[in-house]
Amino acid sequence: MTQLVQPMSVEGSSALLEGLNPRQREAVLYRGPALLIVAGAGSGKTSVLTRRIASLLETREAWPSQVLAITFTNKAAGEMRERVRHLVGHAADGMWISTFHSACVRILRREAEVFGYASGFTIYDSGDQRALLKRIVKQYEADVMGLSVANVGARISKLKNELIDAESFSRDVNLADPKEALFLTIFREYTRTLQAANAFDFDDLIAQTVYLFRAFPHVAEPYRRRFRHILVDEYQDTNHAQYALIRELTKPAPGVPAASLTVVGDSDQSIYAFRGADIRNIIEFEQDFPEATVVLLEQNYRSTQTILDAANAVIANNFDRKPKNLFTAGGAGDKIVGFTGYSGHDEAQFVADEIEQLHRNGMEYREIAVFYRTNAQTRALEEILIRSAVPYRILGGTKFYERAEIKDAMAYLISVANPADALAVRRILNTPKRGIGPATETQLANFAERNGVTFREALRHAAELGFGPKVTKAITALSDLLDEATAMTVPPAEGNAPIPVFDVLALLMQKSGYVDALRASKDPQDEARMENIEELLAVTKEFQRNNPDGLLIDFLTETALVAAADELDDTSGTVSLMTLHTAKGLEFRAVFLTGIEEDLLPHRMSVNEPGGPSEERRLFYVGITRARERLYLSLAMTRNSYGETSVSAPSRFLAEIPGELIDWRQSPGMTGPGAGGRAAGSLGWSSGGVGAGAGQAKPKTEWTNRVTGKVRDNGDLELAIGDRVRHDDFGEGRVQAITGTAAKRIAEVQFDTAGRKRLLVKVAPIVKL
DNA sequence: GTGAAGGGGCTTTTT
DNA sequence: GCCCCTTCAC
Repeated sequence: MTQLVQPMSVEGSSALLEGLNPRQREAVLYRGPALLIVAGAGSGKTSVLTRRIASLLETREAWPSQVLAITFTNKAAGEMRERVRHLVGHAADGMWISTFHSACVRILRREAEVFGYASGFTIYDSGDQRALLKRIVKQYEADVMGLSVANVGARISKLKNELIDAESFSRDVNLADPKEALFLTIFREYTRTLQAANAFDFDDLIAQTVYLFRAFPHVAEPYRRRFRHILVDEYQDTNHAQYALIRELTKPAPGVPAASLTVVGDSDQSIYAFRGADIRNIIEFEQDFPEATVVLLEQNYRSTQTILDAANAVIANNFDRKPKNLFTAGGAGDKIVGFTGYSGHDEAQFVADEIEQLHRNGMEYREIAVFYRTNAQTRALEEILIRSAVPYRILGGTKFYERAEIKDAMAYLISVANPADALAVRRILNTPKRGIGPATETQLANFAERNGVTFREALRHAAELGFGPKVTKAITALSDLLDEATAMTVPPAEGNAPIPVFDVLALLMQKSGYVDALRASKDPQDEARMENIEELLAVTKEFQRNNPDGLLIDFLTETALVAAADELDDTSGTVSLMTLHTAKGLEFRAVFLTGIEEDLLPHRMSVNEPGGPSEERRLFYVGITRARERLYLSLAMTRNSYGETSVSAPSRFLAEIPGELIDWRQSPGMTGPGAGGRAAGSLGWSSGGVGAGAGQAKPKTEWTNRVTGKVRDNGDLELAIGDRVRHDDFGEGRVQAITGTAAKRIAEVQFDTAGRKRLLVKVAPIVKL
């Protein structure tokens, strides 16, 4: 529904303010150098931000090109652009609405030459960073000093987020400590290698942009002139480098006053301190920007009062916060449903059953989400959801772009786009197998080092290095293929469309023999890998459709910066599974918070960190406040980790929710605050189900802890309506309906004791009687 | 140089 | 429980 925007009077009586409460109106209309909008969960901040932008355009206070809006994910950016477009039409197209990382890439691609990089630089993800560090750590045998790839990587990341590069670190480091000295060496080597590869890691994207602006004011100046209105969402999760970037952009340029800055945030939702987010950025905003005005949004438009009461009660236990209380004009809604499973599988079965129940009552699968603290928890959930034929989708986790075959294919593209990137070229050197082993690779690397050329260039000199004819031929063929692909990617002349990325990738995959190797393989997994390559080819097609003038480098940029939440597809018709971190900024009609146990939430690793438990509590708070109508809290008495079963205890956070808000279908039998936290044993667990039973009669649960994780295959078991079946866990029942075909055939079975279930015939542990 | 088999270590969360 | 790395035979 398109909304006609009328000219706004100074008091602001335009359509833009329709339906807004007084606080929200103030946030839209306030004009000044700095505005902090403290936006509680579900308080309509996106509405406020988009209307604020629209209002600036409408009153001619800003051109579209003068607006820079920063969001946390690309998906959020896309949504914001959509909503602004709804309000102001295509004026929205001229604005920069993007994530910190995307905005910085855009700047760096334009300005890279100024400080010694080429515009086609590669963006290294955490996997690339790890691969590179692995090589360096090995080279210096740093692991014997206790410097692991993981902790070196984390430390470098932390330093970069603090804008401390290798050289400034070297000024402060205590060189008498050999471990510190070695760390410095690695940090330097890592920096040098990235530079030589014409590559930036994630942290560099921000930090290098700051360095660029500081070192070259004439580069920063056009951006300072251009962006007159800067808006930053999720400000509580910005780190120091991002903060510095904002400061750089809001400096006055000659003859131009400082840009106006609007930040939106909620310190109760700060969950990224582990990644360098500095909560002080928001807490000290008023000191940083002395003329700042603060607007507080507390009215919630998302959740029922019951859900908000739970959220308020939990977060109130964080002592160092400004008091804030979410409230709604909507009703109390349903009680929160609690469930304690005997095992992770039992818990998962509860989730699956409740999802089916919701679905039967008319809720779409896509309106339901399941959250968890760690990615490892997905396994049990997946097993049960598959069996129960619940359509689901996991966001994040082992991401598409992290799969080996996809990284291989991308490495081919990167080798073309950025020939300086030795990491990419080395990755494809012997992928698929061409008989080029580590010895040959080292020789090529040495040649490159000796002659001061890139690894890519060294390939061209294979004939001079005295390799055998087979090896030489293999190297030359690869080199020629890369040249052929490179020739396809030269930017087209004005008015001509570029050669589609699809064609470049297809050529590389064909002529390199990559797809042939997968097709010829006997490994059944390679069939799936082949499908993934085809999927990637489809992605390139899609990219070209959306960006007819998009070049290879644009494709690589886009794929390098996809975030977990970006994968969310509102039309998918599936239940969404994700970590609590990924859930930030999203909302669902029904939310399942699983694994609410000590050592999981709060996570064991966080308990002894300063600020750890508070951050975990905020994470719980974020999870609770994602739910609009229905909230489920579940946990398990035992959980498998490392292949071993261990006893778990209810999370301390559970006791912080007033008991009357929760309807326990099966209670953990908490004895009060502090029931959790104890190590093991059966402490804190009651011996049986306490079912308060507001819902339907609780089926017997003796079977539940016997749910096994075995994958089976019933092949083409034929079932018809009326057949009796026996299920390993649910006992005997009668088939009520059959839907779907082949591998997706689903049987609806009314079990004698366990209720009605949907089962995926192929994998369900059933036999026909 | 390649592939199979066995041992060690690990998991917090992510742009 | 699984992944990754090392080791060993061909």
